Amino acid sequence: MIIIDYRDTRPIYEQIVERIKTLILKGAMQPDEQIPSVRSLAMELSINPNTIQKAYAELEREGFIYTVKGRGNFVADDSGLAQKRRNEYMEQILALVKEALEIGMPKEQIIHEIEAL
Amino acid sequence: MIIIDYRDTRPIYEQIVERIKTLILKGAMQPDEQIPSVRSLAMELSINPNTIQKAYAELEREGFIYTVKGRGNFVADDSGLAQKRRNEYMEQILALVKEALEIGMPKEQIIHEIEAL
DNA sequence: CTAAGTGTATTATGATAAATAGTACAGTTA
DNA sequence: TAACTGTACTATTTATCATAATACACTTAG
Repeated sequence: MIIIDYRDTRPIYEQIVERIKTLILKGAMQPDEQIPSVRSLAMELSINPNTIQKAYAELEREGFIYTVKGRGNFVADDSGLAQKRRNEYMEQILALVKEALEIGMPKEQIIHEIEAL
Repeated sequence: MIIIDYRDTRPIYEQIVERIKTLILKGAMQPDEQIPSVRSLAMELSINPNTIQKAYAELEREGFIYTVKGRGNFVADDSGLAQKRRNEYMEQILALVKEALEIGMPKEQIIHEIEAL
């Protein structure tokens, strides 16, 4: 479900945040579904509970999950979230495309390769 | 010419590398044109010369500039480089597009927005 | 009620990368 | 020769990440 890549330069907690975001937005986790507890996920991944805690705090801050003290963490209602996330991706894609165009990449090639996906 | 964003999580030397790459590939700097010396650019940006040195060493390693001891750093001939760089961009773009498609972004919208650039 | 599970907070420690500071040396050029 | 260049080296500081070890409050199954 969650895999940590130690060759990745990004910190562990960030990899976990990204992974869970994707799982939620792809629909692999349903709203109000409980996600693994801080301690159990730490045990499963053989990392420190504080690292999981940091990831979950960030996910809650961004509205992807909600926390109930004493009970656990749950997937938030995704209304609006998915759209917001898609907009973030669109911005990143357009920024990259702009730079690519500036150094002479043909727009047709970009479109063609995307269509071929 | 070069601006450092201290809110950026990326290290300073990396921002400088990226910035100079872009300037070269956009044609803002011509082959064999001299770029600022390690010390002068450090002075201008109010950062340590060692940081500039690190950026320049990386740029030389990747073939974007060449160094003449005692004289300075110069823009390299860009044959091949631009194509290589465009391929890097294409990979990044396709990776992002894949993720966007996975969370439900319509491919038509992506293509449409790129065409509108 | 109790025990075992939750989240949360705190402090200390180690590891690493990034950046700074200072100095030194060698090559180039006006 | 003086004033530029690049390069190399060591030491230090700073910030982030991760770990370690507790402690406390809340919830729930028994």
